Amino acid sequence: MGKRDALTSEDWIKAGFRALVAEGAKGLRAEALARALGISKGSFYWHFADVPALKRSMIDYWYERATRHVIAVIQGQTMSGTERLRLLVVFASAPQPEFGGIGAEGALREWARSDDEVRAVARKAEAERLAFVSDCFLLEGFSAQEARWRAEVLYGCLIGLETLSAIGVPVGDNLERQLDTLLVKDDR
Amino acid sequence: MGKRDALTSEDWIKAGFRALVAEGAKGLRAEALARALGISKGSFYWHFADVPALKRSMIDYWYERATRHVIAVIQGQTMSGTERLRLLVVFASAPQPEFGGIGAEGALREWARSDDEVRAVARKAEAERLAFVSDCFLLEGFSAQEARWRAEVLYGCLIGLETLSAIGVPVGDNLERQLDTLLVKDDR
DNA sequence: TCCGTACCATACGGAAGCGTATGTAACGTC
DNA sequence: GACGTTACATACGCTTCCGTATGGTACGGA
Repeated sequence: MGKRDALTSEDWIKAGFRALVAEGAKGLRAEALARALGISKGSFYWHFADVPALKRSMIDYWYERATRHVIAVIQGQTMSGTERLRLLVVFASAPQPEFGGIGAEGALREWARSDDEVRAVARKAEAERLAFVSDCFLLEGFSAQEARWRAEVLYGCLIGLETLSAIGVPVGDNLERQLDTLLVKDDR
Repeated sequence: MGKRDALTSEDWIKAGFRALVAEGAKGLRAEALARALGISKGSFYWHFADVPALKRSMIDYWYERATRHVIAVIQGQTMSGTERLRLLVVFASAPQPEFGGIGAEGALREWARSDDEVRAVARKAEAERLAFVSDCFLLEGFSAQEARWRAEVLYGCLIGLETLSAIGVPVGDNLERQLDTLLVKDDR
């Protein structure tokens, strides 16, 4: 490759996620990102055709790393449904430095509210995650309907508690207890 | 008052929420709102000092109507904790035309992620709502700790399922079943 | 009917961002 | 050691927004 400390397009993607977490979707500007990286925007337009191109790269990057990769890793192990779910909760609560620390998941979901392309990818990713969680409940012997609604409740709770935490509302470690509750077969 | 069909500041606030739901925080621009209302921005700067002033009016408006008013109405009735919770879920799922239809709650939480003033009000509102939900569980005989974590799980689930729905992921009517589950005293 | 005020239109200067065009320094290569 | 490519820097014209200033118009009161 060229110069010694040349930037890669991945550097710009990571800077994009840092800006997204800090400022929201309105922080994704070529000149602002260049300032944050201490470089000129000429570099940006060498790595990307325009700002929408960076946005597409970001959501593709996120989809591969934060959804498909995680699911593939957990599915590669031999574990029970319960163990998989506990591992998934740990994964989801861990900070991801490549996406600007904590809060990237939430920032991207909120981005999806007002951007059609982002929403399309986010919908696909969330659907795959829900299917994966549902499969874990299936492994524990629940029926298809039971597994599905427990998956929606567990994952929905995961999202909502992260949102509250991001706003600054103190929440306990409710996911473990929620998981325990949802894993009980009570034949209602 | 002056002319016949003169705009009020509340009209601008409602237009602001419609733009917030449709475009996110970046949609809150004086000239864009004026275009949407079919009027010039001279009107905007008559009703508000600047754009931050509109933002402050919007979050105050939301706080009074969507948090304090709702809580006051429900507390004014004589109902059991269970009935209150069911009514609250109905309230939360209903569309609010004054805030631009469905999705205002989520859009405002998104906004809160990247705006300090909005986050401060949102944190206060969410804390009050959580306290109210917790009180409902207390009325049903749960201990303070039990009521608190069940409130966080229920309200978190409410937020998360709304988020998934806004992205376009199909979710069932899980809140009723979730509520049933959380109302069972199982003495774990 | 005259005036004052509420409400809005229009025009302006400045800031910031976008995308393009073009210059340029540092490397790998032969 | 000339040279093409890589990875930027810089400058430009364009657009969009902001906030202000100033002008205009309709209504209500006296």
